[in-house]
This record gives sequence, C-alpha cells and structure tokens, in this order.
Amino acid sequence: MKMNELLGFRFKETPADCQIASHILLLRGGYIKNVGNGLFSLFPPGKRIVQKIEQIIREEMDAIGGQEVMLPVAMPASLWRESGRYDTIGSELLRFQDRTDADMVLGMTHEEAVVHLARDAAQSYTNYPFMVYQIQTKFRDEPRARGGLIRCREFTMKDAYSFHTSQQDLETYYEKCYAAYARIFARCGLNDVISVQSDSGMMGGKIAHEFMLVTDVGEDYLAICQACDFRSNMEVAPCIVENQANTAAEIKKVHTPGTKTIEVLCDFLNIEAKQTCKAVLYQKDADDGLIAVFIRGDLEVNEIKLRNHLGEEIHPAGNVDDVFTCGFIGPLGLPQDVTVLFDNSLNGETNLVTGANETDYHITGFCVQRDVADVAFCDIAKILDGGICPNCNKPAVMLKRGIEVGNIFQLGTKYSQAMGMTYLDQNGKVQVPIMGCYGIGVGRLLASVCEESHDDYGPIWPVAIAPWQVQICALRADDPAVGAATNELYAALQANGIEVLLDDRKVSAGFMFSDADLMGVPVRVIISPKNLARGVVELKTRNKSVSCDIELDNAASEIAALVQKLRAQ
RNA sequence: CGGGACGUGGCGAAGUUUGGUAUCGCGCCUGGUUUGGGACCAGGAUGCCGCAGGUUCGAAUCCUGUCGUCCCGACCA
Repeated sequence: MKMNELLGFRFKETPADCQIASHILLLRGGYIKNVGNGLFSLFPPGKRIVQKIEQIIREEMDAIGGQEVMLPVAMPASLWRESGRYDTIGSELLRFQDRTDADMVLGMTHEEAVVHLARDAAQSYTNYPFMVYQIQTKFRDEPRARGGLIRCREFTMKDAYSFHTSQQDLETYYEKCYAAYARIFARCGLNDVISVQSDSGMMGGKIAHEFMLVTDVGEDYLAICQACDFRSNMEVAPCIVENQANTAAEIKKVHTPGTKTIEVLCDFLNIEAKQTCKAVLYQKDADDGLIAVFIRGDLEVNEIKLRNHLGEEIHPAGNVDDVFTCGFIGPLGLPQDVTVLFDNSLNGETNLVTGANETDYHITGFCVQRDVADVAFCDIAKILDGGICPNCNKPAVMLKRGIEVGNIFQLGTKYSQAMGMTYLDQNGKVQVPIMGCYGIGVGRLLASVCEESHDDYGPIWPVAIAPWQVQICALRADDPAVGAATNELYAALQANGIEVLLDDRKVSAGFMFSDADLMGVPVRVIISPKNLARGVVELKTRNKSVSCDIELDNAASEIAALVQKLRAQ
C-alpha cells in the first residue's frame, strides 16, 4: 500500500471532546471517524487491524472446536419473546417495526438466535458438546457512549455459545475457553489483562468472569487482593462494614450479595466489645438491589417488615429467625423510599425506622439507616482501597480500574429451557442442554491495545495486529537512486509475504516521520540519499528497541528476519 | 434520565459580555524555493456562524424553542 493512495488523513491537533489516548490517537491517525453518538466508521488502517484481531480470535476459537456461523442483526421480536427478554430488557434493546408493522429488534446479543439455529440441529446427545461462534455487529442503545471505540452503541463482537449435556462438561469447556481467551489477549499484545469474578447481569447464569485490561481510563472498578487470588468487579464484590468513625469492622465471613447472610464482627451497636452480628439481605425484586437488616446475635426480634415509600411490603429473601434489627442498608437512593417496621423484643414496642429521616446518604453505592434504639450510625461500603479482603481477611485489597475486553458466562439452561431446546439422552429421555457464552469486543480490544501501547506521537501496534508490518519512509523519492532502491525493497518485502506501507510522498522528513508515528507500524525503514551514499538503509522499530543501519544489498532479508523475530516474541 | 460544558470552512480556535465588512493557525489547490522530526515565499479556494422562530434598520452576538456533541453521574455481557 502506498501512503499517497491511502484514504484518510492524519493531523496534529488534539481533537476537541476527546479524553482518552486511544480515542485521540485513533482519530489523529486516520483510523476512525465518528458518525453519530457511539457510531463509528473505520478507515482502512482501522479495518486492517480489526481483521488481524478477528483472525486471531478465529484461530483460537477454531482451536477449541468452535464452528463459525452467522446470526442475523435484525430479528423478529417473537424470538425475543420466547426467551422473555423482549419484555425484561430495557431501552438498550433497540426495537422497531418493519413495513408490515411487525415488532423487530436489533441484536445486542444472540442467545435467542443461536438457540433458534441449534435447537433443531442437535436433538441427540451424540451431537453434544459443540460450540458455535460469530464475529458480527451488535447494537446496544447505550445511555451514554464514550471514549471512542471503548464504548460504542454499534460494535463488532465475537460471541460464542457452547452447548453441553452436563454441568461438568460445561465447566471443563469453560476452562478451555478461559485459556483460549488468555491466548487471544496475549497474541494481541495485551499483557495486562486479568480475569475477575463478574456479575452475570441480564444474562442469567451463575459463574461468570470478565477479562479486564487494567488501566486508569477503564470504566469498571476492580478489587484485587495482593495477598490472595481474590479478584472481583466492584459490581459484585462483597461489602465490608465500617462504623461512623470509619474504622473498618473486622469481617469474619462475608457472602456475596444474593446469599442470605453476612456475618460480621462489628462494633457499631453500642456494644462494649465487638461481637458477631448477622445481617439479613432482602431483595425487593430481581431488578432492585439489596437491603440488609443488621441483627445483633444475642437479641431477638419477632417480626420485620420492610415497606417501600408506597407502603407496600417488601418481602424478605432470607430467614429472620433470632434477629434484632439495628439498621438497614441498600443501594444508593433506595433507603429513602424504604421503611422498616419491627417488633423489638427488648422493650416490647413496635419500632419504626424510615429512610426519609436520614439526611446523610453518600459513599459508594451503599448507605445506612439510623435505628431508633440501640444502634449507632454505620456505613456499609464496597471494598475500599487498602481494605480488608473478603476472601483472606487481610488488608491487602487494591482498587484498580479496568476495561472489560471479554467475558465468559456459564449460562445454564436459561435460554435452552425457555426456548424449548431439547435432546434425547442415552436412555431416550428428554433433556435440556446446558449453555455457556463467551464474548469479546473487537473494537474495544483494538482501542485497548492502543491504550496500553502508545507514546505521545501515536499508537505502537504489536506486530500481530499491526495494519502493516513494515513502513518504508523514502526521503527524496524523486532522487533516482532513492526511487530505485525503494521500489526494489518494496517489491522484495512484499514478495516475502510482508505487508508494507510505502511512503514516497514529496514531503519533509519531519512530516513523514510524524505520519509514520501515527500509523504505528512496528518496523520502519528509512531510505534517503544520505543513507544510500553509504550503501545502507536505516532500520528502526516503532518502540525504539531497534535502531541501526543495514546494508542495502541484503536489506530485504534482514528486515524479513526482524519481522519474523518480532512475530515470535 | 439528572448535572455541566460546547456547536463558527476538513481540523483546532478567536469573536458573543457591549449587535455593525466573519478572523487566526493547521490542512487543501497553483507556482516557486527547500529537503533527516509536522519547511519557506507568493497567489488561491472553501462559511446559511448547528437548525427554526423572534427582537432589531441591522444578529455569530440578544430572546425562545429545537437538534447534536462531549464530560460527570444514573445505567450497562
């Protein structure tokens, strides 16, 4: 490819309205163009990188037995009604009508479509297990797109779906996929990707992991223990308890939200010594967060009622035996609407606690209600930086930010069950297959690589995904000797199977180098009259690890060898 | 959906307070001089100042509405 034929342009001004490096550099380097809120076109260099990433993903998916398929972007609403998600998913699912007024959706994920594809094709246990995947456009009507390719409304995603006849088989495959993901990110040059426990969210299912690139510009907050292997998205990280004086209560044992009790040692109950206290978690409904009612272990309460601001009773998700209410917590905003009513066995009175009395709501997603009797203020917070690890109890938790570049879920039978996918087992008995699903955002991965690998002048693409492996900068290409050497080297490298970007424009050296920096091509060759007078060309890598002169006569083979070496790293 | 900022040639900005010939840099076109880190000289093209109303002799500027973009939240495979 010749630079003067390449569609797109590069510029030096930082675009307005850009906050993060990858967004700025992808715009400045002529990789992407914003079309609308969260919508982007790719120029040729961007598309080339995407294709490289997709190829790596294909190879690794194929290596674990994946079969590539294609599912539609636009789907009839009826398909999504089968799973129930047409009604449960909010406005991030783009709904519209076709010309016959039939309800349609744009696919934001493809469990429905893949079950539709597979259910008639896998009616015997002998068809299992299998995995299919696609690399395709998704549309999610995000309330707020941001960060260029980091968070778009329309984006390319690899989504894979596996089908199994036993939970054990799913778990075995989940591990294989986990390993494949690690290889994919490593091959793309992302070294700082870690996996964390995550929330299965609207996907349903139990076990889920997210692959996170640890970076300050990430949108997700991660809790990482430096003393053990605890790593979690803050969305699902267990809570810790602090009293008003901000001294952390010692956590004896904590379960993740969704389980019924938190057992803590706490000192906020006007009790002289710390003592074990229980908290029962209530859940108003599936979409609402949790409310915790604290219970002093040695006291009793006859009944606890939770009411919302409409006076409707909220039913406890847990057991309230042998409890004393000392306060409650909930996600930010909720407590103001909630009233707790309980019979206090201590004084025989009915106590009422209402969130509306509380003025000081704050902190990271959880807040606490004052009790009338026996309770001091206390805060329940998500894990704090330097806080206590809920797994090993050591104060070794570090909070980091991360970009989610991939995720894997054990779905279970949520979709196969809802959509009537069955097979016959060895005994001729009807069974429902167990599913897993596995996603990678391709554009986000591209931006993440840029985020991790760039300098002030542009991206530094790893050779595996670089749009070209070699860029020739021909200074004074109008000079006959330079022109001849350039064309010869260009042809020789291409004959060697190397993708070469040739810049033989009549522009100043500084201009050419600046453009080359923005293209981020890993290997740069500089041909100039000055060099040719000595019979050499210059060889540099974009990351500055190599900078030397090489003989013109064997330049092609030396460059090919360097590319080979970089590929092997 | 809340809170904030901003829409002026392809890009980045000034001008808006106090209404009066649309301005500067980059980029683009022509010619010339240059040629190792975004060169220089001369000439040139490109604007419904987001859009729609209103006030006014006159609006980029003031008023009303609207659309869009970005940031912080809320939200979020």
